[in-house]
Amino acid sequence: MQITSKFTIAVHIITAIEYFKETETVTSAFLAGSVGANPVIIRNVMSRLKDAGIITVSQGKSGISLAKELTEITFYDVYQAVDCVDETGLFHFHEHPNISCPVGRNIHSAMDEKLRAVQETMENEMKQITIADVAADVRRELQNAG
Amino acid sequence: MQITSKFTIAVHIITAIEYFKETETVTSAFLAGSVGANPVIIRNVMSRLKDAGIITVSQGKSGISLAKELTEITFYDVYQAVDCVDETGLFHFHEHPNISCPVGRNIHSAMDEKLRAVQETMENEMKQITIADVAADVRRELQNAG
DNA sequence: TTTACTTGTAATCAAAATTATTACAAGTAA
DNA sequence: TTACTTGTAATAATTTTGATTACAAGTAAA
Repeated sequence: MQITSKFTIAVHIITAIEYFKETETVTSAFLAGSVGANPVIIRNVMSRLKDAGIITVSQGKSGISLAKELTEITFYDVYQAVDCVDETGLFHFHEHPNISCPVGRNIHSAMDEKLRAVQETMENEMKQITIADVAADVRRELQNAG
Repeated sequence: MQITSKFTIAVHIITAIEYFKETETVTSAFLAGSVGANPVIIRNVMSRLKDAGIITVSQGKSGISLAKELTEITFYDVYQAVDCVDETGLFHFHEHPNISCPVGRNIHSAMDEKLRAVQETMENEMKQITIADVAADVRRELQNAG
């Protein structure tokens, strides 16, 4: 299956917080309108981003703001913040290989290191991309559209 | 979420077909016993591997055999064969961004290229790993275990 | 210090995806 | 022919995701 949309929602949120910081009071309800999802989903994602030190949130009429520069927030940071992949890894291993079979007994450990390498390669690539790159592209497209 | 266990099941199957080719008649029922999954699951995976030209299957009492050397079968070949990731990609994009919002209207295209790059990096890494590597590790572990 | 608005979170529900299972048609080697 | 296998449809069970309601609790501003 796919990596949860909480990841793209989180990137969307961060981009929007930056984009609207001067002109709007950014709240979970406002972001829910932009993302097209339920405010509670947004709040849950916000909560994770807050725990990760990416955004600053407080109750009341304050609004939400960034805790870091966009250039300092990588895809990997966001991906980790919203728990896209848990400790069991990117690949779902079949859970009942037969341990009385020589292949079944060893297939998991024979694959683990390799699957981890694949995941790590992907994660390293995610460290190369920042939300600033996304924000720049959003502005570029707005410019192109006139 | 995670990449479907059909991938690890497929790798398990291919490894087992090679491992038992001299000593057992390898059938979907036999493989189901080793994998610890329903024979129909195994047959569906087999069907995909057959379509991809990785294994040879025929009905009757024939058994299953490999159509390629293990060194010629990469993780990527298997991953493609069993359709781990469809044409919408590895990342699930939230489906209703608000097009009347400047961020919502452009976030998808601003991210698409970047997400594709991440996916491609992962897939390229999968092209570097073959089932022969897995089979070698399985045999090594069996040796170490005495 | 109220007030009005917001976040945090639990609980419940709906929808989607994954995996399991049953059933049986059809093919093939012996 | 026979005995066994694959191919596949149909259905169900399980798990995961995402949506929604409800409300307690926090905070800025009047």
